[in-house]
Amino acid sequence: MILSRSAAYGVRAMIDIATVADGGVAITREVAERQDIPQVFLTKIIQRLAQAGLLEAHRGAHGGIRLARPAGEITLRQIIEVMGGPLFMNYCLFRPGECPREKDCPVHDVWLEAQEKLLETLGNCTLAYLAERSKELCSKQTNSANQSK
Amino acid sequence: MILSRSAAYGVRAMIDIATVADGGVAITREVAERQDIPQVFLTKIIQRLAQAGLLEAHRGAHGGIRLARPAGEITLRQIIEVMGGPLFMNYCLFRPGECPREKDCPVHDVWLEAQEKLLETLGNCTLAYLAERSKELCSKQTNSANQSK
DNA sequence: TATAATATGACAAAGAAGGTCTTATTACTC
DNA sequence: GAGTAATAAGACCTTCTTTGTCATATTATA
Repeated sequence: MILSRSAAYGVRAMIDIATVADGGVAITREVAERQDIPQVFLTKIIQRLAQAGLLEAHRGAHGGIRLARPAGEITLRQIIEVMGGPLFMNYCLFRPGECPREKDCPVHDVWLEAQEKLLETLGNCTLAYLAERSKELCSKQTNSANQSK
Repeated sequence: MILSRSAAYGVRAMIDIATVADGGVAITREVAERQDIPQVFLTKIIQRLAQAGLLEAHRGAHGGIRLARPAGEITLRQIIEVMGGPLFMNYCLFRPGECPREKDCPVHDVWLEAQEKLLETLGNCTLAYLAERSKELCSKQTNSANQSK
């Protein structure tokens, strides 16, 4: 599995916040309930996202979390990287120079190409797109539910 | 790290066999020495590759290992998948139907797209290409060594 | 029979992942 | 100032996977 569970949770939480709170404040407990994520575990994830500057957290009554930036400026790649995501195809790309074969290695460039394509795909997908898509899917569902009456 | 060490070792071993043995028989111990892979560990990796039909192993004196198919018909994707490689972007693609959100999930298609691109890149890279490239890099090295004399 | 090779299974050490528990800290409201 | 609602943070734990090692069996050749 390329994505860790934390990374997948993190992405789901961010989409939830972008979709439901829609610019406003969300509450960790409610996000956890909606997304079926163990609550205490989610607080850890949210802390990391906040430390990385993707979320703003406010303590105290009427506190909560909100996106620290417009949803259009947050990408899947950023979220996944904050959560310790894939990032590197192979050790030689993680720590350049440590592999003594680096110069003569016939696969090195293939790993690099694969990694760059992956990061590009994830980097092109914004939270705004995902939230929009989430709303679409939701309205489709209610439409078909109405139609079936 | 997307690739496990076993997968990276497996790829290196296969390239070594394709390049050095060139259709003939290679010996695990020698591959291990050339590639700096712990020998006993490499035997495990070779067993898996042999069980999966990528290598043929022959025991006894003058035994050894050789590619079970032409190098042009073996891809990076196959090797990595045999070694338990990346294969799946997320759990929902690993076990379709287990995620209750699958239908309404706004990221599902993005995971799928990223996964397919990755597998395509790896599936298009054959061992024949890598062996050829390995020889090129090797001759470049000796050329520049000669030129510097 | 000796030798050179792979096959196999048990085991061990280390690290990471997933998750819980407890205690602080902050901020709002009354 | 007290009570309460929220996040922050750190210690801890369990389980699984990865990366190996070791010992022994098997096979084929000379």
